[in-house]
Amino acid sequence: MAKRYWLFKSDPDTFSLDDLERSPKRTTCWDGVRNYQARNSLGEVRVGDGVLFYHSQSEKAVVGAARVVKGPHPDPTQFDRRHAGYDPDSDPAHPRWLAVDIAFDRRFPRPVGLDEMRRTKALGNMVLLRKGTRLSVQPVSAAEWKTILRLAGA
DNA sequence: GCCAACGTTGGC
DNA sequence: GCCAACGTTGGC
Repeated sequence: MAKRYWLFKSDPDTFSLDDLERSPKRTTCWDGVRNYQARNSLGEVRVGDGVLFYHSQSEKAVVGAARVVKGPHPDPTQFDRRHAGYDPDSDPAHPRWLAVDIAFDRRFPRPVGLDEMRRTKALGNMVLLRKGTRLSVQPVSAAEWKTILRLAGA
């Protein structure tokens, strides 16, 4: 399978690219996804894939990149009663929710803001820019990936 | 802080 | 199975 690209959305007040860089081995388990469409995307993620790290809320910019270091596996938080994402209906024999592990790759020289992306013709079909999109995990085409890296000065 | 868009829940 | 009500997300 060819390398694929994704965009992961995160509220920086909750978990930022800095947090990822400071994590042990600069790696984190991307858990807590509780949307079926995003879950389905997670299921297609493979080791070595590229991840654009997008800060939502106050920042609204792609701030850097990560790479996938572990493919889809059951999200442990779905079985944790104390976790906000606890799902009592998920059967451990057939887990409903997935997670992947990602590692910090780099911070971009320039963050690429939402406005700038909207103004960029080549990004016209980006899932992120579609009206009403709230997906926290979404596919990015190879062309979109290239365009964003160029805009980022990376 | 507001609110539109969306997904989920639950009553029927 | 429908759909109103609700909670959440996230841009503005």
